[in-house]
Amino acid sequence: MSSLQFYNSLSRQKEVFSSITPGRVGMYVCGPTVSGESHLGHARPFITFDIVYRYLRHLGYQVRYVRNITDAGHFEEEGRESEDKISKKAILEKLEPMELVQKYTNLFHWAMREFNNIEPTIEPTATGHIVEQIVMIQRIIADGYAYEANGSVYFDVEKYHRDFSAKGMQYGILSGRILDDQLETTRELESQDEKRNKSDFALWKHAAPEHIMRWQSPWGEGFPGWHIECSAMSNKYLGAKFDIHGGGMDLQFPHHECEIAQSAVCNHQIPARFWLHNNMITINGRKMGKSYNNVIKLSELFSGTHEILTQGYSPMTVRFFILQTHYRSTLDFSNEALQAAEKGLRRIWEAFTQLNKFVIAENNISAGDPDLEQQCFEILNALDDDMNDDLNTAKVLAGLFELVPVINSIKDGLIKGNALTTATMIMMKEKFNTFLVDIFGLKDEKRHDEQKLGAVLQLIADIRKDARAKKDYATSDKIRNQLLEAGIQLKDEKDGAVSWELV
RNA sequence: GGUCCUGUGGCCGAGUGGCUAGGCAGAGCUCUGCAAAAGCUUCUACAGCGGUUCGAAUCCGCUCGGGACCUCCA
Repeated sequence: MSSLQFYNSLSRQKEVFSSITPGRVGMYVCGPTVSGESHLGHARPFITFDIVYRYLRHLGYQVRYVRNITDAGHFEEEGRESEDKISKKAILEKLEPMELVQKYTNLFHWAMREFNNIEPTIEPTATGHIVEQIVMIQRIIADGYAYEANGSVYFDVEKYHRDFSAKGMQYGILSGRILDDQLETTRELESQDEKRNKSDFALWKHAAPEHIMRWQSPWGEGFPGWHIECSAMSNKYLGAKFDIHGGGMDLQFPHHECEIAQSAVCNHQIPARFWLHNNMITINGRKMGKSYNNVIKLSELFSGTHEILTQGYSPMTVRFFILQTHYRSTLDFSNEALQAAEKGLRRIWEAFTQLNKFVIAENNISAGDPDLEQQCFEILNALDDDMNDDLNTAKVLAGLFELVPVINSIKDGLIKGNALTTATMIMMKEKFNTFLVDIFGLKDEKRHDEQKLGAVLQLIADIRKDARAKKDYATSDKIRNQLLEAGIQLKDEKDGAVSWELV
């Protein structure tokens, strides 16, 4: 079997994965900014890295998965005007940032549960690590790579670049950006603010009087810059050098580039070995974003209450939709594509459910159909290799889909029970369970009350069966048609059994 | 303007130079009282133009189209 390979954004090629500490993996993924409700775009990285997490665990690694909550910064509630400059409002009337942050954090966690994402092992908040960030900034100032200006602190990118290029940590190493070009275009633009160069970025920002989130610091009251939180928290929980750093491609620059610079100054090395970036979700070919006014919130996506949507899509449908594309490709959203995913998921899930119901014959060591046996065996064996190849979940699913007709044919008696060996049948069961449930994190979305419904439907199906036996098709069709109108579809199986599904 | 990515059949999407990806939709057939489901078959494409090669969707060049980042962003 092949070994796991990841495409490393840092080296711009696939590399065989190995962890720094044998058997253990440290992974940091940039989490959400909780100043608003999570949207479809957020689904991609957190599902993608949930797969990474699940797969590494499947491979036997003990993983420390750190995913932050960005709850500090320049916050305003959506649709709400900035807070009054000097508010005379009573405290309960004022916008309380932590209340806002809590609300959206709760919504984010709700969405993550809906997607069946496993919680990270540590979920640190930026506001909970102000001290660590201040200490790190002080360190950078002490080393001469940051300067204070009017209560704000900026990272001196030009100086950093000059000194660290020789050490192989030039500014731009991750994004491929060339600093000199940026400086050239910058000089003409003559920035009025306190920065020495336009490419300098804030480590700490002075809080204007109207700013509602603020902390005491050696430079006065203010709040941390965006990039420093991830450096401080990853360093605290994963150390100066950890295995995997993940996030969306849009974070590659400037966010991750700046993280590298900050950590390089403090720890003299690039903080992570593997940099994994998932691509964007687009709508009609355009990235989802506030500026494009095409954001679908997750609650809207599930319920179908957005003008772009013709219907709601369940969390598992969305998850499956995302898995059908490689994580480094852009994924274009459309109703047609989601509907296709919904049907595809149903098809593979029904086959999977059926497979688990099979009673596998024991001690069948000679395949009744050697060709089919060989074919299935090859498909099953390729699954791990595809997954190891930079997490090609799309290809794994394609492989599983190829086995669906085999499962259905066995069920319908079109393929004899002894066609495949016991070993292959067991392997098929194992692989479906491993990939679909353990690694891909898919789950049955049928609710518990549907089980009670099942008992009722069984009774109705029995009555209808009697009617059919008497060739009373008027009654049997009436039952079926009216149930269909109620959204329940009966299906007469070949063996005389009746199955049903909600449509 | 700079730095990259990308262009695959009606739609979505894998594709490591040579072998039918897969899903959805459509068509035909089989099974079935009918339907649904299922099975089988079919539709077999790689933006365009050159080049490298015995052989290219896959490598190189050019042209055209689309997108991302350079500002908060998953």
